[in-house]
Amino acid sequence: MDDILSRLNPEQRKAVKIVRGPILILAGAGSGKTRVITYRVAYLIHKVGVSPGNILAITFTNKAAEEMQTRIQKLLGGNNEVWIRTFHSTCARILRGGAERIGIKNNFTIYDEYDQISLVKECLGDLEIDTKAVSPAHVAGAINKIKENLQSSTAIENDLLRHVYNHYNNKLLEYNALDFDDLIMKVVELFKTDDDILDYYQDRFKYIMVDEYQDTNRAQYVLTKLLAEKHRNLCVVGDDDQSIYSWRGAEIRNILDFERDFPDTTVIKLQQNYRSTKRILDAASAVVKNNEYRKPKTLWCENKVGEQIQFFEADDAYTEAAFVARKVIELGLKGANLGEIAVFYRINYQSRLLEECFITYRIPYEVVGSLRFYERAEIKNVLAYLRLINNNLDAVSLRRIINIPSRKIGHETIEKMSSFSKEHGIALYDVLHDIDKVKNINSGTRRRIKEFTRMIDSLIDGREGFDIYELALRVVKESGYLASLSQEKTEREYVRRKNVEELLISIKDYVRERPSATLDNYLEEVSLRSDIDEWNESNARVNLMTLHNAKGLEFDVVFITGLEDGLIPHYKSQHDERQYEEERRLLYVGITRAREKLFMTYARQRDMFRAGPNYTEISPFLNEIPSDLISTGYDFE
DNA sequence: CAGGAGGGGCTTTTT
DNA sequence: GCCCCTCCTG
Repeated sequence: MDDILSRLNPEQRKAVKIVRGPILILAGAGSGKTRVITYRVAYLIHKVGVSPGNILAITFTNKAAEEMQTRIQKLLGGNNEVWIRTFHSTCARILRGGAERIGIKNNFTIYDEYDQISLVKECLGDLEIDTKAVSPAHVAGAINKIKENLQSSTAIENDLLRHVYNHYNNKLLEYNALDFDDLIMKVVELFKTDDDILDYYQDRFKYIMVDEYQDTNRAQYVLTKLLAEKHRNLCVVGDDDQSIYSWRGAEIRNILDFERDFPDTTVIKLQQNYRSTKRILDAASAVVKNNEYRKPKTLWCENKVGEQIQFFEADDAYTEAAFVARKVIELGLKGANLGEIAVFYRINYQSRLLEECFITYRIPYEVVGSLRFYERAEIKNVLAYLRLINNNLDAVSLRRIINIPSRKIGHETIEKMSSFSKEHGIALYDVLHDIDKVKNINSGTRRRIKEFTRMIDSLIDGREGFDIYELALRVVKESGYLASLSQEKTEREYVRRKNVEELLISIKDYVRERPSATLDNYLEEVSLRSDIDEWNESNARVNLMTLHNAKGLEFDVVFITGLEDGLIPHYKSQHDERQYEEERRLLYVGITRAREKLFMTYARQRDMFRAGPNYTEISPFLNEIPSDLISTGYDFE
């Protein structure tokens, strides 16, 4: 352990050794933050003698959690019971144990963004609100904001929104489902309702650490505060310059105000960068220093000066993509590992052109994000079956798959059953069992509904005898879904079948790794998994991702593309100063991912969704970088 | 009453 | 360029 401490600089060592009381670590990009957190956990266990079970570490993604778990294991050896999880996953776990206290059954389903929008649509329908006048996605966004801020429904000023909000929450309760923000909000509710439970978790988590603290929202902050209140051993780590999730309710205020909320806080600044060349760091600093809303600070380094940043101005987006591809090939010929190269962009849409180009040039690549695996329709269909089996109150999933594959049970029939369910206060799935009582359904449809119900019932009844993989296999076979995919002829449909098969394999792996896991556990894990969690960094492929997904990662070579006014900063952020500054931070995050080489590109013409060419202006942020750091000498052959 | 074909809308970032 | 919704057909 002493040996480990000697590998840290004085500030880092301080951050590891101060274990009692509130502590705020302001960790600049590349300042060894992860190392500090990992060592801190090791220090707590080995030197202070804290039991691993008394430590809670919150990370931003599951991927970061797994990485940290691995590192700690390497440091300490053997198994430990440190809780290292995301906020959402921590809360889901707490609720599985104690949700009944606040009226939620413990087999609740977690609704993602798309399930949520379906439910909002349903609510708008129930309340006879025209979805053309009020967009469901917009309403869903407003609902999320309310929950992220722990606002009470009575405080909602807009009458329509308040009605929808209440109706929506009633539906969630009825369906035994929670949306993402509920996970946090309900735990806060649980803690405020039940002192014993709060007490239990406060004593359990005597030492709490929160990473990426700048990206926590109000609800997460309140939750953290509640948990840490008793023992006050709270360590938060963040960087206000890397706050890029305010649109998701993150409050940079949480970091700026930490010292006010915890007056006896020890503040430690990690400002030495170990990652990037001096030029790259200078460029990053030159950009971010233009922000008004930030804690003043300067990163420094003893790293080599490095090359100039290479800037390329392309005629259009195709030329831009070709430039990136050719540079990648050039680097590859010089022996660079393609897995150490990353291409960033502002919006997922931009990946398409790059992909096309990479295919043409035969460059192996991997897109992180865009269409996430678990959000693909065919995957969601299979999961909807499993969700229905796990929680048959989940009418969103039931509606989704009752006619997949086609059973000739259409909208009209579903509407009739829904009305019946509403009138008699019976769950939709129970209406299926009592289908003879529902009027005006023809006998063929009735028969097919009974068949469907029988099939689901038999899967539910038999589930004890099977593991999750066997169950999933039965689902795709007995529902006829796999067969329906096998008959399809187009390339796209073939891909769907492949995806379902891939899902089955992944379930098999999951069962092998966690033989005691329940269906509940599996569905929860899948719901809370993001695409970055799946990403395998050891692949020898160029990595394509959004600037948001790049957070927390680092690469030898980085390309930042689309440096245009309207893209970075995004045009929707241009009229709000706070949002505008967040765009600048986004670029800052992108630049600071690079260790050795940084390329920045701009296309004078980019065809967006509108018809015809779209002539662009260069990003104003680029002018903030001193010109001596940049080389522009490109002739594009 | 189900499902295919064609028109209109919209596209930031995500746990 | 893609997805969703609607209208029309079988």
